[in-house]
Amino acid sequence: MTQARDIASKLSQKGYRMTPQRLMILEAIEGASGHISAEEIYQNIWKRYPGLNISTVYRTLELLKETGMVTETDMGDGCVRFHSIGHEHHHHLVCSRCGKVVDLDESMLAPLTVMLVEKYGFQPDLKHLAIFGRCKECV
Amino acid sequence: MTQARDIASKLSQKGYRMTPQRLMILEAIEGASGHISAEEIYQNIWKRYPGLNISTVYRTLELLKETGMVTETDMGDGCVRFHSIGHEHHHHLVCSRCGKVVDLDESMLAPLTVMLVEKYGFQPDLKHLAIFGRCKECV
DNA sequence: TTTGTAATTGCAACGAGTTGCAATAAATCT
DNA sequence: AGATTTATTGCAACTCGTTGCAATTACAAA
Repeated sequence: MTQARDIASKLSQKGYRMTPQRLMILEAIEGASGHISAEEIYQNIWKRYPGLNISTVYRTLELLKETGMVTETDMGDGCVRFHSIGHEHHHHLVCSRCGKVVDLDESMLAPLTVMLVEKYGFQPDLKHLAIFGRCKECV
Repeated sequence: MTQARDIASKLSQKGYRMTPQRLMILEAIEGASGHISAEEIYQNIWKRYPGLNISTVYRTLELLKETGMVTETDMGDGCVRFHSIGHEHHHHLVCSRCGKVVDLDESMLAPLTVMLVEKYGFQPDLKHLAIFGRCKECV
């Protein structure tokens, strides 16, 4: 919750305005244990504040993505999910047959990152990546 | 065009039925120089055959993906694009600021693939991948 | 504290893609 | 060839997410 206000002040410094909607959205993301979808954020807040519009949630998430405050991952379950940075970065191996998700440590992608930067001058955004494929059981 | 019939017969062998719609969709993908979107396939065919429904295009693409006949890539431009295998596999570095797309050779991801298989027993589907980030100019 | 103004919101309409279901038709069998 | 079976299609309604625009409101300046 303190982190939410922390991010809020960073946004203010960047010239963005702090609205009650944005603060509630930040708190909802912070309060979520792990990944959370836009719809979940919306439902969560709507209980207390039915005035909120879902498009505000999407626009706020877009803003937080751009400023690097949250990361987005498509887990292949029909909706994109978000989580705040602060938790360490990690990646996911998503089985496209059984849907199982295995976590992959960030360090595993370090060689790839180095190669892209050195050979292509390209700085990849690999804060939170989902790689699809087949897991051990579903070969 | 011959390739389209070739894929068609492979589908038949797998127990799927060959319909005029599917054949037209296959030809449209084959005829496209590179990537093509579902909407483009639909427009393309609709000129000659207005009976076609867009959901048939999506369902056929889903089928072709499952059977490995086409690959799908989200190029970050608002719609997913497809292209037939047959062209060699390749990947894309998509700049999330300026939108520029740089091609990345398949071999560049070989070490990653090997590592995922060896350490996690996970067979990644890296036939066609888009990695987002910042290009040389947009650092 | 009041005023000015640009960022933000809510709304409603839209775009890409999916899904349930009844009608159709491709492949198989006789 | 005609009947049978069941995959496939078209349709319409739906979901997730985006966008244009008028109304609102956070913040800065007076």
